[in-house]
Amino acid sequence: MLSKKTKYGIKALTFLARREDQTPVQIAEIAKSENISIKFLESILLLLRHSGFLGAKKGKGGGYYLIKDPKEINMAKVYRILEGPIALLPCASHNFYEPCDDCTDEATCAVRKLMMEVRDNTLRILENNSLADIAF
Amino acid sequence: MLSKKTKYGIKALTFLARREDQTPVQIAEIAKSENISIKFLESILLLLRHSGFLGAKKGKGGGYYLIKDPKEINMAKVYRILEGPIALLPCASHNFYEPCDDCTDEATCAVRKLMMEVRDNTLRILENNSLADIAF
DNA sequence: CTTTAATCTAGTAAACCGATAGGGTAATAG
DNA sequence: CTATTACCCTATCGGTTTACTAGATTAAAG
Repeated sequence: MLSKKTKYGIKALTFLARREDQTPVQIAEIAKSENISIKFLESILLLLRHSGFLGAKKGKGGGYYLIKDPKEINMAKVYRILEGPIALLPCASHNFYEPCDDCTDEATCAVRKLMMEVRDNTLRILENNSLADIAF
Repeated sequence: MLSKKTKYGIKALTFLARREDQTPVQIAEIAKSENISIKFLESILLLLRHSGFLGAKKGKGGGYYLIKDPKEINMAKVYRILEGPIALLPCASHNFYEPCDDCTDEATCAVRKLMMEVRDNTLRILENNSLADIAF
C-alpha cells in the first residue's frame, strides 16, 4: 500500500503542474486544495525540493514552484524518493538491494522470482509515465 | 513492501509443492528448512488452511499438506489472503475498494490514474502465475 | 485406555513506522 | 523594522507487524 506521504507528494506535484503560470504557491494553498495537513505537506515539499523537483522562495509572495517541465519528471524517480524501493522485496530491488537473512539460495527462491517479475512491470509503467502524462 | 507473513506463506507453499509425495509435513520441519520462527509460521499455515489451500492432520504422523494441485493455485488469490489488496490505493482496488476521504474528484485524480495502471499489470502477472510456475 | 505428537487458540509484548503537532529559526518583501 | 513565509528539529500518538508464551484440543499408536 502506498503511504500517504507518496500520495500527497504526487498530488502536490500534480497541483503545481496544472497551474498555468509557475509563480510560487504557498504550502497552505496546496494543503487546502488537496485536503492535506499543512505540517505534513510541509515536510513532503521540503523533501521534493531537496530532491531537485521543486524550488522554494521564502518571505512575502513566497512558496513552492516546479523547477522542471512536467514532461521531464519521471514518476519512477518520484516514487523512489517518496515511497522508497519499487520492488516488493529488498532482494528483488535494483537501487535498494539487500539479501534476505532467511534465504539460503537466492537463485531458487520462488518468492523472489515472482516479485522480480512484478517489479520489472511496475518499473516499466512508472518510467513510461511523466508528471505531464498523469496530470493531463 | 511485502510483509514477512506473505513471504513466509509463499515459501511454505513452495516447500510443500516441491515435495515428491504429499504426505503431511510438520510445522517444525518447514520452519527449519526455511528459517522461519515456528510459532509465527504456525499462524500462517493455519490461515492458509482456513483459506482452503492446505489440509492438516493432527496427532502422530500429522502435519500440513497441499490440498490442490500446484498448477491450480493462483498466486493472486494467495497474495490477497496473505497480504491483502493488490492495488496500492484503496480507491484503485477491485476487491477492497474504498474512496479516499481527501479526494474531491476521483475521475481527475492523477495518483489514482497511475496506480490503476500499476494494479492492472500486477494483477495480470499474479493471475498468470500458479504455484507450480514459481516453484519449478 | 493411555501416552504421545501434533494442531489449534488466545493473549500479549516489543519493535517499528506512519502521520501529525508544536515551536523556534532564517530569509525575504515592502 | 515588521510581517510573512519557508525551514528545521523534536516529540507524540496510534496502529500494524512480528514474535513469543502457555495452554487446550484432537487424533493416532501401542
